[in-house]
Amino acid sequence: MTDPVDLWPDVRPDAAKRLMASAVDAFAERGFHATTTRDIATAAGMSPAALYVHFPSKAAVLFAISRSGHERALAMVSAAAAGPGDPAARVRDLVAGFTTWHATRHRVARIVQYELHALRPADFEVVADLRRRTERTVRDLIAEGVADGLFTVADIPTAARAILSLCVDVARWYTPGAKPGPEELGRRYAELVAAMLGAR
Amino acid sequence: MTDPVDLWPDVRPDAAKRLMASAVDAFAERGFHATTTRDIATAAGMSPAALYVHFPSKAAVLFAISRSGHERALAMVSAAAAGPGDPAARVRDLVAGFTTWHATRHRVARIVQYELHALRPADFEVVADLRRRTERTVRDLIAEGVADGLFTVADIPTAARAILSLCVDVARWYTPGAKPGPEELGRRYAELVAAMLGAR
DNA sequence: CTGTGCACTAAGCAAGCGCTTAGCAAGCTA
DNA sequence: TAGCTTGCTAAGCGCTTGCTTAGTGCACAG
Repeated sequence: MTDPVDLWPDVRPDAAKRLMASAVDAFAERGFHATTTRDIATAAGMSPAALYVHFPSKAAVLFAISRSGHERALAMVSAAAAGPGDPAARVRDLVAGFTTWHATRHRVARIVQYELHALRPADFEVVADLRRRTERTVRDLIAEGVADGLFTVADIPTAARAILSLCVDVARWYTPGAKPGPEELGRRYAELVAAMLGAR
Repeated sequence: MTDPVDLWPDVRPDAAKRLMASAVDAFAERGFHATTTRDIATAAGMSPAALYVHFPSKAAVLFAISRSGHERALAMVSAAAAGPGDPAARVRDLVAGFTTWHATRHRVARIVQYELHALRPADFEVVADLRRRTERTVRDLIAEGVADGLFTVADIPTAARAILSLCVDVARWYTPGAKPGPEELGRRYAELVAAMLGAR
């Protein structure tokens, strides 16, 4: 498993990265509002005030984590949707990849999916746009498969919702060491989704 | 839609019910930790101290809401699983009912599903038991269908997880007035799940 | 009419919160 | 070496938090 600090290669200096990493742990475990700036700073081995050297506020730390997480999720989904193979194969890749991401990165994913309400309105708008693009990508891919006669599903928006739900909800219940592991879980979910869409 | 106050017919006096109802609104919208006891009390038309006449703490209010929500959810799932018809028909009823419940009662459901971490350890154990029983009920029903040769799904625990994920996640994204409405959404999700399980 | 208990309020306490201020050591530039 | 910048800490400010205390109004039993 990748070290959380490696998630943000462009964040400088290193102390800012360590603060973000300990904020991910705390936000994912206890939630944004139950986490104090002292928790974050001391877990990163610094005094409480050190956080404000690198971030203007606690909310800014959340936004930095949430935005980068949303960007990576969208990039992954887009890549799978634009990949090789027919729409059925691409749906499998997308579901497997998105599911695996929510399992391996479940701490970041939990913040991405369940701490939206804690974002400031302006910050929320930024990630809401990324979310809309993610959902549209999935809907368009299913529509393509339906148009090609590969899927028999009737209600495309509802099917897209269901697929995203399946993947997203993994962040809620997944714990390290759960069986099946992230990759195998992704494969099995991809099969379930293929059946759900009535893939031939 | 049922008035939230009618959710707890046995809670007395009426002021305690109103406090629980305004707590549901606040917890669902902003989360437990971002809600103050003053928010709850004033939204119920009382002074801050009135909450402590009926509940020993803010955490006790959360527990009362979460427990009754879990009990109702389990009752509904159990009734569907023990209902008439073959396992395939019962899975459809279960998914339709559970989905509809998460849509119509999405505020309570949001607390039930996403505020577990805010419960005190002893309170968490109580609801964790109800959750385990819910999950086992779904798993047993699928296993019955597989044994009867009605489903072709290979991995039963993963399939049960996927089904619960689909229903539970509705509480995250559903907003009043969304299309399709709660009942129709339930029906469509039941169809998707039937296909997912490879129902004949 | 009096006494009792229930539901409630006004006021406020101790603790913890996000964040600020003032200052210091180390490293770089000229 | 002087002066500036960067990254950090010690101390603490103003405010909000969950919850408590003391007391009030009122329904109702005797």
